[in-house]
Amino acid sequence: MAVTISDVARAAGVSKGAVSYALNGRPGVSDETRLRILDAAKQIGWKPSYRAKSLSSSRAYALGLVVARNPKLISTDPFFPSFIAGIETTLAEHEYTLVLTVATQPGAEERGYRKLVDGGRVDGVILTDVRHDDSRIPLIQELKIPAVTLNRPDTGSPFPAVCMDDTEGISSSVEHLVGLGHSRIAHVGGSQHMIHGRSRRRAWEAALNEAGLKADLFIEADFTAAGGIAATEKLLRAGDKPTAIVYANDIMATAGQAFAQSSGFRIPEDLSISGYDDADFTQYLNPALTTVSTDPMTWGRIAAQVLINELEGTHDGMDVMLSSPNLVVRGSTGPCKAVGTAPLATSK
Amino acid sequence: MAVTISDVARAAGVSKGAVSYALNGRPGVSDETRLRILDAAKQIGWKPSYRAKSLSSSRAYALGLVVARNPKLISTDPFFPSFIAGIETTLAEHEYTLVLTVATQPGAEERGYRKLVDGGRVDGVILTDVRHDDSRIPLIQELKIPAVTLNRPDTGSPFPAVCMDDTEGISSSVEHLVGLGHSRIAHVGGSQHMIHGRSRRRAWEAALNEAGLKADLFIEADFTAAGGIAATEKLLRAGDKPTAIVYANDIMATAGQAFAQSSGFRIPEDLSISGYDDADFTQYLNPALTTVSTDPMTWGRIAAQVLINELEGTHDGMDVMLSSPNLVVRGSTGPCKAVGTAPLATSK
DNA sequence: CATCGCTACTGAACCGGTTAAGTAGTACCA
DNA sequence: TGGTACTACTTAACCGGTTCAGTAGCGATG
Repeated sequence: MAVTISDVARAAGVSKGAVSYALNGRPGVSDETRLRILDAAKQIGWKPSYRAKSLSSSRAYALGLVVARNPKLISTDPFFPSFIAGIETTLAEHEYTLVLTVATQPGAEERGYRKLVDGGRVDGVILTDVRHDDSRIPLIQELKIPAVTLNRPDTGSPFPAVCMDDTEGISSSVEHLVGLGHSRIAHVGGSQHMIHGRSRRRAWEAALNEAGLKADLFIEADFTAAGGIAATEKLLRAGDKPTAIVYANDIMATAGQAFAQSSGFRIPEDLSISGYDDADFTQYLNPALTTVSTDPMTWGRIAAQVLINELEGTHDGMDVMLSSPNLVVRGSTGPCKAVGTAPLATSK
Repeated sequence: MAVTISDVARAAGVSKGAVSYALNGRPGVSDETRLRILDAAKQIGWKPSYRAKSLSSSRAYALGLVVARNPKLISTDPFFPSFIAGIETTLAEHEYTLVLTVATQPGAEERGYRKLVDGGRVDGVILTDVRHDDSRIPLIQELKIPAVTLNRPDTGSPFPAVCMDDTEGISSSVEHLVGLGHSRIAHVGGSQHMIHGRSRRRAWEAALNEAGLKADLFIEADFTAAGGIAATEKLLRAGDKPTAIVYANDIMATAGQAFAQSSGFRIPEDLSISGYDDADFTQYLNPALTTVSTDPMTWGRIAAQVLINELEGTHDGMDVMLSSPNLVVRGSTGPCKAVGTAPLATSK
C-alpha cells in the first residue's frame, strides 16, 4: 500500500539491508551511497512504518499513562492536562507517543496496565497518584516493564522517581498563617492512602510543631469538593474552631471556602483559607485563593525524559528532585482577628 | 521472549495457522480442536502480540486525538479530561487504545497528526475544537485516514460528525434573562474562528431577535480568562451598559464575574452573568454560576463509537445528534433592577 | 469403485522493517 | 604473489501474527 523500504532500495539500486543501515546512520554504507539512499527515500516519499519497526525491534515506541479517577471528578483536577502537556513536550523530540488510559471503574486500573503492557503497546509506564503500599508497584514488577513514579513510593520501589517535595509549600503556608497571628490552624488533608495526602499532613504537623503549636485539628478528606465541604463543616461546628484552614488541594479549599461563606463566615476576616496546586480558577474566586503553585508541566516533561533515558539505558537510576513549589499569597488569608465570635459558634 | 502463537501450536499439536483460526473464531477448525487450542493458549499464558497483529493486519488498533492548546490554558478547560474519559469507556470494550498528542506550539498540530498517521500509529482520528474553514479537514483527507469531527465543520467535510447543538443552551440562557426583566443582554463570545464560537453567537442573536431585542452588545474574546476580563471591562465601561452578560464559556464568565465584582458591581443585583459548560468549580463561586450543563463524557463515548464503527464498516455515514445541554440556574443571575446606577457609570 | 464435495487442517508467503552472517572488491604488507 | 584486513555491500533469517493455496481424509453419490 504505502511506500516501503523495498521501494527505496529499488529506487536507489541497493538492497533492503543497505537502506536500513543508511537510514539509521549505521556504518556499513559509504557516504556516497547513503546520500543516494536518503535522496531516493525523500523523493518517493518514504515514511518508516512504525508497525514494522515495532515488530522487528520489539519496541513499541510509546509510553503509557493510566489515570485512575472517578468519572465525576476527572474534570475537576487541573493537574492532568498540564502534566500530559509536559510529557508531550518531551515526546515531541523523540519518536515516542503517549498511550493514555483512563480507568473510571474500580478494577479497571489493573486491566488498563495489562492492556497496555501485555500486548506490547508501550515500552514503559508513568505512575501518578502513588498510594500508600501501592499495589501497582508489584504489578508493574510482575509485568516486567520499566516505569517512573511521581514521588517515591513508601514501599520499596525499584523504579526511579521524579519528586516534587510538598513539604516546603505546606510549611510556607503554615508559616504565613502563623505570621498573620493564627494559632488554631487546621488541616483538611487528602486521602491518607495517597502518599501526597500523607506527606502534606506530615508537613503541616511539622510546621505547627516548629512554631510551638499543637497539630490537633486534622480531618482526613478525599481531595474532592464534597469531601472538602464535609470536613470544613465538621471543623467549623466544633467548639474549638480553627481560625485558619490549610487544605491539601485547591478543590477542597474552594469548596470549603464556598461552604464557609454560605455559613456566614467572612473570608479572610473570620477564617483564613489556603489551598494547594494553584489551579487557574483560584485567582477568580472571591476572595482569590492563597495557594501553592506547583508545576505539573515540568513534572511531566522530566518524568517522560527520565523514562526514555531508562529505556535507552542512559539513566543512572537515581531519583530526580524538582524544585519545590512556592506559596502564592492572595486574598483568602489575612490577619487573625476572630476568637469565638464566628457565626456557627453563636448559632450553636 | 514472550510466549507466541507457535508455542501454542506446539502445545496443542497443530499448525500456526490453525491456532490463528481458532483464536479468531474463524471456521476451519473443529470445535474439539478449537477448545484444545484455547486451553493450551490459556495454560501457557499466551497473550496476542499487538505489534505482530498490527503489522500483519495493517491496522494500528488505536485512535488518535490531537489537542491543540496553549500550555497556559491547557489546564483551565474541564472539557478534555471528561471527554477523554468518555472515549475510554468505549475503548475499554474494544481492543483499541487512545494515542494522545498535545500540540502546545503553533505548527505542532499538523506535525502531531502526521506523526500519528504517517507511521501508521492510529487507524482514525477525532477532531475537536473545529475551526472556521478548518485546515485540518483537507489535511486529514490528504492523509487518507478515517475521522470523526465534533460538530459539523462549516466547510464541506466528508467525515461523520457527532453534534451537540449549543443553540438551545444559549437560547435558554437568554430566555431566562429576558424572563427576569433584562433587555440589555450582552454576549462575550469565544473566538469566531471556532465554529462553537460562531454558533453560540448566532444563537444569542437569534434569541434576542426572538424576544424583540437588539443584539448589539457583542464582544469577541478568545475563551480565556484574560479575554473574558478584557471584554467585560469594555462592556461595563461603555455608556450603554448591559444588565446581563451571556458568556460563551465558564472560564470567561468566571473571570468576568470576578472582574465585575472587583469593580464594585454586585452580582446578580447590578449585573447578571451566565456561563457555558458547567465546569465543576462554577458551583463554588460566589455567587455560584448560572451556566449550561454539557456532557463531554457522552460526547467522547459516542465519538469513539462512531469512529470505530466507521473503521469496521458498520457506520452509515450519518451525523449523530446528541441531546442538547440544559441550563442550570444558580445565583449569578437575578431580576433586572439597575439602570444606569452601576458603579463604573457613576465613577465615570 | 471412481469421483465429487466437504471439512479440517498444513505449509508457506506475507506485512515492513532489523540484523547476523556471508561475500565481493580493494588495499596493504611481507 | 598470496595472505590478511578492511570496507561496502547482499542475502536471508527473523519478529509474531494473518491468510491464501494446497491437501489429506472421509462420507455421499451415481
